[in-house]
Amino acid sequence: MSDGPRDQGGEAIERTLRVIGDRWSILIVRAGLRGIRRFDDFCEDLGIARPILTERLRRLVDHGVMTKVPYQRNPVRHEYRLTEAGVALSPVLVALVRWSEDHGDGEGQTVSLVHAPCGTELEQAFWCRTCATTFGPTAIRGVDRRVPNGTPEATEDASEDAPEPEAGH
Amino acid sequence: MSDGPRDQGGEAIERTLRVIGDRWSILIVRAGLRGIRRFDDFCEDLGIARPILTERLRRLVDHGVMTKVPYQRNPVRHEYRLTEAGVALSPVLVALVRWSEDHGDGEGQTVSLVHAPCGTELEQAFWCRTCATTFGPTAIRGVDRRVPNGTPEATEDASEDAPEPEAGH
DNA sequence: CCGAGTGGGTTCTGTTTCAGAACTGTTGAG
DNA sequence: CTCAACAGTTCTGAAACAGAACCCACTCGG
Repeated sequence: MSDGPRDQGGEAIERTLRVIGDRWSILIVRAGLRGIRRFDDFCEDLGIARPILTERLRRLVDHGVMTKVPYQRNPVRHEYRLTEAGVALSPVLVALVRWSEDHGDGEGQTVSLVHAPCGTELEQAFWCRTCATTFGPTAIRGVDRRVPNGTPEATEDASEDAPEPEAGH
Repeated sequence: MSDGPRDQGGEAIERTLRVIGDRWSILIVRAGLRGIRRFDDFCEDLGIARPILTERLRRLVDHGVMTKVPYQRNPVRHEYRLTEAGVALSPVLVALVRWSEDHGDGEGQTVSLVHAPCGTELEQAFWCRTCATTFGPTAIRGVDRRVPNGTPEATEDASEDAPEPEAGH
């Protein structure tokens, strides 16, 4: 029973990591969100080696995260912009930033993400539009789409909000 | 790398990636959320090479994502469980799963994440507790904590009350 | 025409990290 | 004594990464 069908999102995570699961792709996407579009600008902003940037951009284009758009001919030059799928990676970036803010080593902590209109630090929540409520990670369940009558055995262990390292010492 | 003060969370992302920014750490955390605790179980569940698992677990422990708890003596054996900081990585995992669901190549798509009580597919939103509203990625701003008067010049308009990220292109 | 400059890469070299198979060491059970 | 279970460690070779240098198509300035 290595990989059962109740593998709750593991393959999905791996699929995403196959696209952005290296050291640079996420940072490239973030640079794109900040408005960077040109090869040399990515290069300088990120401090990434040029061959690697070439390869990463090609892969992001292949996976539909970015598009290569010519912005002049003579000679033809291209810029790279995020597609809708690329912008849709924002929650990943925000989750990474928030985790660092809340649980990082606290060094060099100078930037926070806030709700632009009011300046409040944002929270990232899971939202159910049916219940019109937000909830935490313990209320998440995985369901197998191949079996429409929701197999209830797929419930998450859910480590009730306090996975205390208590080992009865 | 000459990161200006308007570097909106870049260093924070890098800090997080330094902890979980390799091919396996996120998957280890996910396995931990599913209740896996023992070395060999991680090994079998993930198909990870043992030396790498050793190193990853050590690093996760070092960074406070997991703890090493002895569960027997004679011989002393340990199990690895997520700390609170580890559970707090859930939003990252969910964001990765959701992205794959919405923008992946659509192959082998069998599992969805739902709100456990009602079975609705969950959405991941940014939430402002002051405004009591959810919003998309265009309403996020980065502020520099070293400069308390956060330049209140309005950023792009906020797609208020719309949990779906608007990809303005 | 010539030479320098710009934008977007590719080719070379190392070095660091990853992956896999096999091995070690402790201990209780048979 | 041998075996199996658990939690690793030591080897190896493969891949990814980093940096410097080079290439090519075109522009501009003279």
